[in-house]
Amino acid sequence: MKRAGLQRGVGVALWRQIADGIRQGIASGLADQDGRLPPENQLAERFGVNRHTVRAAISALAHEGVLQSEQGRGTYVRRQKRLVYPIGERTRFSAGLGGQARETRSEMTSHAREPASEPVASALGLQPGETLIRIENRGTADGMPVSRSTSWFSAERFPAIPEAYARTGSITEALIECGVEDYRRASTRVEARHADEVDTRELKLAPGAIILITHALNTDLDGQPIQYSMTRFAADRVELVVESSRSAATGDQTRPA
Amino acid sequence: MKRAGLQRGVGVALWRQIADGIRQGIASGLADQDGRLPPENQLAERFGVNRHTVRAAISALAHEGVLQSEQGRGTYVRRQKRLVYPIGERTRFSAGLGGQARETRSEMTSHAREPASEPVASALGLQPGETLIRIENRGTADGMPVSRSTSWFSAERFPAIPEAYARTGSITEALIECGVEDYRRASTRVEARHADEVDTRELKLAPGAIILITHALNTDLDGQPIQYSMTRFAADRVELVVESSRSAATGDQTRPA
DNA sequence: CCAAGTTGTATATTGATCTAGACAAGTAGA
DNA sequence: TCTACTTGTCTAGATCAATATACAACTTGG
Repeated sequence: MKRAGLQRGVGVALWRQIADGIRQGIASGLADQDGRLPPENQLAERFGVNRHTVRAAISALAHEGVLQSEQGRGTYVRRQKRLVYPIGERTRFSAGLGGQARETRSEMTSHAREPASEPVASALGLQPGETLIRIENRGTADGMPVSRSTSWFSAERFPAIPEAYARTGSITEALIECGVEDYRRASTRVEARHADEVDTRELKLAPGAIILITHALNTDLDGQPIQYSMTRFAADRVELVVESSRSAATGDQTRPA
Repeated sequence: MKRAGLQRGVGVALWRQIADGIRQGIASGLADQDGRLPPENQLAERFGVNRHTVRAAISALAHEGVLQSEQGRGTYVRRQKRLVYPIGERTRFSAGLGGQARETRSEMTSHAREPASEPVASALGLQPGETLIRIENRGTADGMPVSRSTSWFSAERFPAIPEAYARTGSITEALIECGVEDYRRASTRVEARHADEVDTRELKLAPGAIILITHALNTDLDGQPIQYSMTRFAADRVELVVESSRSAATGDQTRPA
């Protein structure tokens, strides 16, 4: 068996394509039960390249923390499954990942006041130029960065939200302190892009990695928009699950080949 | 202004990063009102590279159909906006893209009977090994391929569905003929990956392009699963919008910078 | 027509990527 | 211990990617 879908001369080095291939392959049983990868020679044959090219890929993944090579023994997998991030009416960060990691955290990295740009204002039902509070946030699971989000709130309605968020470590808690008992996700738009330099740094991504981007609008129970946020997820560590509200579906956690 | 987020020595050629950068930049006003790109020298300076490197990027995008260069005049943009594909309880292909393109089509490329794999069976609430009908499909908008989907149906319940689909050109119509008056989307899982060789060919993608993948389960009005499908979207031509069921949100079509 | 600005082509040089082959160094099992 | 298998290192050459420089070909506006 040769050439598992590699493309030459397209601006992406073979070793990088192979690295991506191995990373994906791990999810679908490339490694054996002990987490041991096939030997380099075998991988080289499977991908139809020289062993050194495979070594470059493995080296990149090792540097990235996915693999670990041991001379004479083999190459072993370190991390495994992607986290499942549910999107629905009651989407919340920590609750969503609950149980899938030993420890999930959501921490504010910075906040600022700024005038509303046109699209954000329109989403929040405000006038462009009205003052907003912008909160930058990073979500981690077991110490590994998972997402990076930017949220906007009306500065008039929620002047104290950065302080409350910093203190409680939870948007939900902070909103309660600001008088919002509960809220719901009104809409979510999903797109995918290559990670830029900042993403790569902040999310500890492999260069050329993919990010999933959600643009979300949260409203209070009266349907009044209160939070607009854009979240960037590391696509190789997270997948999004959209839940329709009326019923939890039967088999939606499974993944077909 | 220099270096708009390029990374060297990471296995992705600069010209490809620049091509991706230009493609994105087009969406946010890189070209002027006539669709004319800044001259190559200016782009080279902005990206902090040699003019030839920019030319390689432009050449790739031209080959891809996004740009068109004219000697002495400049380089012009051909395609523009991404289609918006709504995901909600009543997700249907043609209806979803309605109005955004002159002509949308959904055509069956092949179909077959096969035993149910474990995950598909579990999603559909069947036993692994039961016979399924698999339908491969391609969605196009104005002749440009947009999505590629694989759907599975119970062969026992819907023996005539390939024939009905081929005749009507619509899953919804075909299901009506098979006795399903209406159906709803129970769950959707979204992930993102690099396009593989087949995607690149079938969707006419640029090498290294991104695809959005949805795994969806449709049920009839009794909640009985009837269709499981996996759809691959060209991420640079489509974005997904998740609609919560109770209300259509106010500003969810807008896109913040 | 002319000048300025643009894309197209050519050549040369340097570094990154990929291949090829050989052997060293470590591990595990017979 | 010995052998088979694995990862690690080294050298050499071929091809791709990026830079640098120069000039040709074409378009537009004066």
